Amino acid sequence: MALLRERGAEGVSVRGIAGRLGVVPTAVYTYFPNRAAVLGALVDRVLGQVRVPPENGMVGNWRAQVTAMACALRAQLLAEPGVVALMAGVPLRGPHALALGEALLDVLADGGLDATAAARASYALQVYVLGAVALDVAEDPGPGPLRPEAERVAERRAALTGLAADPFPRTAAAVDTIAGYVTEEQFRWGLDRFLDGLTAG
Amino acid sequence: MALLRERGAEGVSVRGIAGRLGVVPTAVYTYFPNRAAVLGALVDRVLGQVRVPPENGMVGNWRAQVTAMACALRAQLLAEPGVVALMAGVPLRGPHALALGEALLDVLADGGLDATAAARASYALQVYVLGAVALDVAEDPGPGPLRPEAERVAERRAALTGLAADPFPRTAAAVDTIAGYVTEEQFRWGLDRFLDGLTAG
DNA sequence: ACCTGAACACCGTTCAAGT
DNA sequence: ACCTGAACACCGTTCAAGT
Repeated sequence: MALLRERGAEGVSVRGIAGRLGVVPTAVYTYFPNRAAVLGALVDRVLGQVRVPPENGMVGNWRAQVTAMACALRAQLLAEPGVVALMAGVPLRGPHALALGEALLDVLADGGLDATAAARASYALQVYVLGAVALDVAEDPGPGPLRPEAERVAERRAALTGLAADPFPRTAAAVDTIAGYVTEEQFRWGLDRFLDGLTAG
Repeated sequence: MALLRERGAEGVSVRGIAGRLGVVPTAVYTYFPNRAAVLGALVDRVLGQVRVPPENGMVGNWRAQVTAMACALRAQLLAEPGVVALMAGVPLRGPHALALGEALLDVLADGGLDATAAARASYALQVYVLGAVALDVAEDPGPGPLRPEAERVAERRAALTGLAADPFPRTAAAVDTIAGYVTEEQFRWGLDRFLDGLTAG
């Protein structure tokens, strides 16, 4: 975890881990069959640290609960930006990943969805969170923690306003909104539209 | 591109590229400042090959057009699975990425959305596609093309049925649906729910 | 079970030097 | 502008050997 935070996804090397432990690189292979297994364990460990804050007035309000879970997962992944790149390389079937999926199915069942609809909705929600953090992290690569939201928005705005309006007029016209893609507000907006569609159907 | 297809994201090395070109590794640095720039160019190149099939009866039907664009982008990324891991490491601001965003804003504007709503909807759609392919690719890592959908579903079902029903009863009860997460059908289902919510609001 | 040491086949990137 | 060659500081993984 220290290597992941300090040096990013690529910094998590077998040799680096061994070095921190004061051990020879090959000693790591007593505990993991290969580097991919180490990365998989790391991903599930981060997922195990997702904590949904118990907000008031959320009892019985399944929609608020789903939103809180999605935001908590997003927050945790943005807090450990290195894992996001790792998630495209390992199947998400660790115990903590499964526990999060189960918790989501629980809340969706409370919302009155049958088992199939709940599972499909759970899929869409996971996809949405993962995609959102992937886009966020892609904008601010490199090791170290993600910079504050405001900085990332400002950097995006600067990069996008450099665009000539000619080839991409609609993009140029909506620069302010597009710069805010990395924002929790836009994350919630898309989530709300999906939940609207879920309850309307 | 050949290296990406044959050996996956990690296989795209400066030395590997130089080798294919019959040139010394450092010669690559005449054209790209570093490996990250090579990867960024590769990502945008793949995005440039997205082709939305012109289906009948889609003229004036913006919802069908949005769906076709999302499916075309998904299909292209699944056809080059190596790029997906790359997308978490480079900002998506290449010319082809911008052109895709502009095309999406066009269709959404046709749907009657104002500039802000169109941009927000475009964000949610990009996030959804990227998240879906990331989940798909994570299930079938390693180099080479993605195996057929049916095989990936079967493998997921096998991995999930190994679960004891005790710790995760809802997951166990919905195994068939969850095994189908990597399916175009489920991709379309979530997309439809979002579009429902978009038009309802 | 857990660790070492040597070895193999790799990396990205720099720098100075050539044409 | 484009390429070379040498060098530096790294990788993952194997194997045989120890305790």
